Amino acid sequence: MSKEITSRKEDYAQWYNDLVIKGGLADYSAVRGCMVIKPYGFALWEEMRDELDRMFKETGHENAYFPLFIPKSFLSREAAHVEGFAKECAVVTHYRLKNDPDGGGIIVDPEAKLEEELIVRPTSETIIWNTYKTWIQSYRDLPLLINQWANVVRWEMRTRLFLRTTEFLWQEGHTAHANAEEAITEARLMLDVYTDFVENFMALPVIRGVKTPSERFAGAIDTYCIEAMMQDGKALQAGTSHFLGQNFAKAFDVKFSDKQNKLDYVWATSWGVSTRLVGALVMAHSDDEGLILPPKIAPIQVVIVPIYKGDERKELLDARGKELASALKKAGIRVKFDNNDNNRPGWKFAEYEKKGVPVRLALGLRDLDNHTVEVARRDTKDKMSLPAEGLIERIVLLLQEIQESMYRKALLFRDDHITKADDWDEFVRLLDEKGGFISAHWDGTPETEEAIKDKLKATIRCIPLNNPPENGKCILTGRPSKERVLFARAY
RNA sequence: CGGGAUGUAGCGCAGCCCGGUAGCGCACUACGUUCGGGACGUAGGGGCCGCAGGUUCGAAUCCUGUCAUCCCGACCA
Repeated sequence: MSKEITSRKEDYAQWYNDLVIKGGLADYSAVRGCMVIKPYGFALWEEMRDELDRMFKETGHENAYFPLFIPKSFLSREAAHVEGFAKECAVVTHYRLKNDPDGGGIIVDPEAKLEEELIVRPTSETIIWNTYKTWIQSYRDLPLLINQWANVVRWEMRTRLFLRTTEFLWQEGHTAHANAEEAITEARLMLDVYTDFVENFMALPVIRGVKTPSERFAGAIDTYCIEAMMQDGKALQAGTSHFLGQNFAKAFDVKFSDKQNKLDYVWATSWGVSTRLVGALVMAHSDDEGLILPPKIAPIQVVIVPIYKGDERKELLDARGKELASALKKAGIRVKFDNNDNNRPGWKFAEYEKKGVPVRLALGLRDLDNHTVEVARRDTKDKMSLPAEGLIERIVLLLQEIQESMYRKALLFRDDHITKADDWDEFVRLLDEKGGFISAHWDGTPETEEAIKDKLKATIRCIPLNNPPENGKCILTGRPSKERVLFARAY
């Protein structure tokens, strides 16, 4: 049992905070709602970012960078968009400070008021489409496939480390196409990319679906999403991809000439994932001893802990440890040899478990004599002694096995937390006692969706893609329904 | 923005009721012994007691304000 981490059973929210703070991922900062991402947490984000970036480029996208500030007037061009974001925007009104003539330190200079206020971007559709207007003339300029890695600000009332912070890091893809079909294909393609990444790298199974109109992105025609299930039975939206139709093209007057030289508005998508994924990763896999990171994105995949007996053969032990580390590194493994003399082995064991390092190797005098290494895996806590011969190959395989095993475990949990409900009492009972996704019929109206949300705090997470048609009655109103949708309480 | 809690050493806390030299554990520094599951000894360093007023001979402690953070709700990725 960890001395420092609150157990999930005792207090799930506190457990999550403890993991993030004590696992060394992030700290609270002096700024309300904003966190400091610490080196270990940032390394994890970098692993995720680099893999996603590779995937984006492989699917033909290029990176660019657009301004942090957006003129206020831009935001209001698209009606639904401004409606969705207006309540959570940080606004820059002045550009200068000065000494307080009354001696109270520094104040905003009232004379330095901006002609037009600037919004700190909550997302960049408006500034980007304003720019695209000048980039796009002809069908030959399409498709335009751009991504940007950036920070954004949404003034949320309540924040939680990684899951919802005032400022967060993300990527936002913004593409322009000659017709609707191509744009929809793009939106779906990026949903595939997200699915691939989250399932195969984060070892986290997701449900792919489409949002109901009330859960749609502000300004979108359709919002596709991937939804993941956390250990406490709450759902978490892990990524979204939007088909924006011609909404932004019309708002910013972005037209192109087609082959027949006819002018038309271009078709758009946008898609994003954020540092929120780090929160999902933490909540989905970890246990009461600390983080459990999937090997493919763990900043440290293997840690080697030497166990000394005084100075006896210490140099040999060090040499053997370094040799092992460099052999693992050569095999493409991110490895750390921790021969720091300040902490004892037991302390290190606990520390690296807290940090979720997938594999720990312990190397002591006994191992030198027997030509063995003690191998411990973080996810199952299994320990075994392996011969030094062929160890590298075994570790490579073990990392794969851990990756797959973590996915299987999360998948079992997820599948066990999709439950059908066909009457209201059952629906309520499931939500309160079991949690997870509840698959139920819905009459398709926003009113019913809203009523269920008010009563139970459960929302429709998505209508799964490839959802089988099935005639039934709405869980609340009893009106006819043609398919089931997934309800859940969500982060 | 409502409700609750908390601000005292880097972290976790005691002291506050009942005003009188600011403490404990961990961490840190030095040296030594240790090292197969969170080591131990000895000697050290570190504080505008969140901030601003007030009461008092004297305030971490009492009073008034204020700021910040966390948790729970409404809003949201």
